[in-house]
Amino acid sequence: MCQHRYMSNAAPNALSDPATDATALPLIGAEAEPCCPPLTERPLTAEEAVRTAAMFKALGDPVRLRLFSLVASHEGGEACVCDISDVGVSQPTVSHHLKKLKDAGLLTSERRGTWVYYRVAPTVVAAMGKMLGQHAV
Amino acid sequence: MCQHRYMSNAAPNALSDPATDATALPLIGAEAEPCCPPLTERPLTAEEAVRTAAMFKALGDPVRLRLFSLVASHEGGEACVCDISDVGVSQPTVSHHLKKLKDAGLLTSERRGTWVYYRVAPTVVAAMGKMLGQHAV
DNA sequence: TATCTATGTTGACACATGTCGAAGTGGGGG
DNA sequence: CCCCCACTTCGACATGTGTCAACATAGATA
Repeated sequence: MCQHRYMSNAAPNALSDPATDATALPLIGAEAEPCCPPLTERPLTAEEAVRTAAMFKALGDPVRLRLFSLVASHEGGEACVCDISDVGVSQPTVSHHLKKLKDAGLLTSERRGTWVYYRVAPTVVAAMGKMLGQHAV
Repeated sequence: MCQHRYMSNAAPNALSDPATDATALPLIGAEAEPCCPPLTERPLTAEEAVRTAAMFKALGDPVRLRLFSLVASHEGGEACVCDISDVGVSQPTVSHHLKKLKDAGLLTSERRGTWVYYRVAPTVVAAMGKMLGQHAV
């Protein structure tokens, strides 16, 4: 599941061994607690709103949302850019959107050899879900 | 909690009696099932992404996110525009943003007398939460 | 009816954003 | 060493978006 016509062996996705999975989750790194209480608890402050809106904004574009969904639902929880081709935009545009998702803290990237792999940042996404009133774990 | 200097009695928020509350929840009306499975289940189609991105986009602005949080956390689950004043933008801008939230299906509005009351559309917001991986109810 | 208040709408403007082609970077293979 | 491939960055462009002042509308009160 990666239509590369280069380097036919050395299955790229097979590199995601358990050890890699465990250590590949530093998430956003700088910020362990992404943001803010549920939106129903109290009004957000201006600063909280700015930080949080950036995350929602990142998912507020159809192409980015598809990219995010594509990575999130991909086998092994990660996908390389080569797995993405039919999103309807050029490849530089895909790269541009992936960077935005990464900057928003929703995705992390890791280069392994020739390919770059993206995976979702679970805690950040979970925090967004909680803000929308999904109090249950 | 509504600094109107007109019509000193007839407490506006007191109008939210149980009967009104029960009937004030037709939600988005047209669309009972807002959208889409969890983002981790399968890649979104283009059409799904467009519909869903519009909802996330609505929350992707700091002012709108504050407005939404303000309505969601307000007493009685509803707030009139007069309850909102310190968001840092002019009143027409507030109205503009409330309309956007309404168009996205995240808020509903109802006019009762002089004032217009906004409340959140619970099913739509819950659906967004579920898409972010909060599978539990 | 006239007038006041609470909201929504319009028009205009500056700015942000999505998009692409072209050029740049980084790593593997021959 | 050079080429090829995967991916990113750059420059430019059209379009979208947030913002406001000014105007329009809807009820309520007198």
